[in-house]
Amino acid sequence: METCVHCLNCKLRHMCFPSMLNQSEMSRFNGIIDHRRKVRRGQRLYSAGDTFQNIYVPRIGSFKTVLSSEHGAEHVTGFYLIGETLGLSGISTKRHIVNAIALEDSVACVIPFQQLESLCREMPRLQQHIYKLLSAEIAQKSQGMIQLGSMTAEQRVAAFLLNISARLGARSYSITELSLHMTRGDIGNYLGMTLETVSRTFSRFQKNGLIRVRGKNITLSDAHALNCL
Amino acid sequence: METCVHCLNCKLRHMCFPSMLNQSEMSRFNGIIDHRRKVRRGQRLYSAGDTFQNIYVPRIGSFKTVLSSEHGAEHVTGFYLIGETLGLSGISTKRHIVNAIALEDSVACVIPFQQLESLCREMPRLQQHIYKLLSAEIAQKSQGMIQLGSMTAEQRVAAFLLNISARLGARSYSITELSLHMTRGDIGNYLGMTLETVSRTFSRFQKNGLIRVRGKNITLSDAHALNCL
DNA sequence: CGCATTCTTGAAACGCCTCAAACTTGGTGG
DNA sequence: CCACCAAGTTTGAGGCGTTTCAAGAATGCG
Repeated sequence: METCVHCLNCKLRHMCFPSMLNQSEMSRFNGIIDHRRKVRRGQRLYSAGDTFQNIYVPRIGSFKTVLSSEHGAEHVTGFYLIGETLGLSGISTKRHIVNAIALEDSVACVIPFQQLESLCREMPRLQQHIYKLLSAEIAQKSQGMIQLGSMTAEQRVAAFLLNISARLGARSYSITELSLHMTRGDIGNYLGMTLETVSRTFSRFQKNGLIRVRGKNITLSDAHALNCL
Repeated sequence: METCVHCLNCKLRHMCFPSMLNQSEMSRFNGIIDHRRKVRRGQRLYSAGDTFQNIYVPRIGSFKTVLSSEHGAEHVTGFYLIGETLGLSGISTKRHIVNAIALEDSVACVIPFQQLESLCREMPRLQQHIYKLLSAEIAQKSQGMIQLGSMTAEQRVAAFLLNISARLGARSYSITELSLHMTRGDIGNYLGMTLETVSRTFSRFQKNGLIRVRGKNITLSDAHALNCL
């Protein structure tokens, strides 16, 4: 745990909660945040069953969320990149329902939800941001269901790459150079296919000049073609 | 459109927003609701692209939400039974992103979201209810992704039946007698399989004594076995 | 550097989809 | 009231995409 968090000086403030707040609001928001959490690759930011107290924003690194079914199977329900918000799915049950696992050595800002909630009562724009986050997550999951339900493996992989690209772009990172820190197994699990199918699809895309694969680093060479599969 | 909505006298109030409010709060909540909407089978409650102004609670009947992809394909993203809440996915974009279509002749209460939002500022329990609804929808979609991603067609159909059963049970309806007003095509689309596979799976379940099929009416004879597939 | 993990690629097997035809249901009008 | 028609459902046969199983190659962390 680190202390002394200053949103004002944070390089990521324009892609985080403070982005919709004015200076005095940001200062009040900053007041409820007192630390960050360092999480090593493979370690958990929070676990299924934990009391829901905080939501988190990765400042360095990235995470996956994993839901364990009753039958012992595990399913990757999402990936969370720098500046995105994790933990919201625990609100309704007051407990987290997934494990959040770091895909690389990571650091996340810790936002106490109860204090955030009372702050929202006085700052409508903050409230609206929370709604947006929740609603966007519903839209994202719906999108995921479409991918899984009505697309071929090839289309799903293409949609996945474009989705990551767009999310990186929205946070001013390169939209062509992706570092996929999750394994092929994670991607396959998330997309509802085997890791072999993911690997084979990457290879086929590369052969056709749509992408370039160098281990976990993938270059999108022809995003348009990916979108038209 | 009907007028004169009185939550106090509504038979469904214990499974709706007012359930977590005291009498005076309920009365204020009631104040922002001034009508219901009647929607005939196959007609839309709202359409993708519509400005997001209201959320809805079916009082009679049920709905499906359909997302149209760019490529012209349509995908069923959810079913909404009596007392459940529709329309939340439009919050983030200020526009609805799906078409909400009545599965039978239906009536829904219309809740103006902006007024609901300001009411929330003064009634924390109402606020928490909204959070719960949003968060529960995320959980529901995540569950849906698991179904689509890592289950066989048989398991998906079983999970679907048990899910509907549980949701009816949560609203004090029979958990064994289901009226599925959606078509086999809708179910298949939602579950990521063809309507033929849905039909074949129902037939197989019936042959094995797990359910009884009489057109759209399905009886769960062995819920435990369905859960163990 | 070495070992565990991850990734790639191949061949065979299986589950679901596609196409097709017959049957059932429910709403409409003669 | 029944015939009719459209919409929805059931069932079968064959084909295809994805999975499974397996073995070797490439990463990358300690």
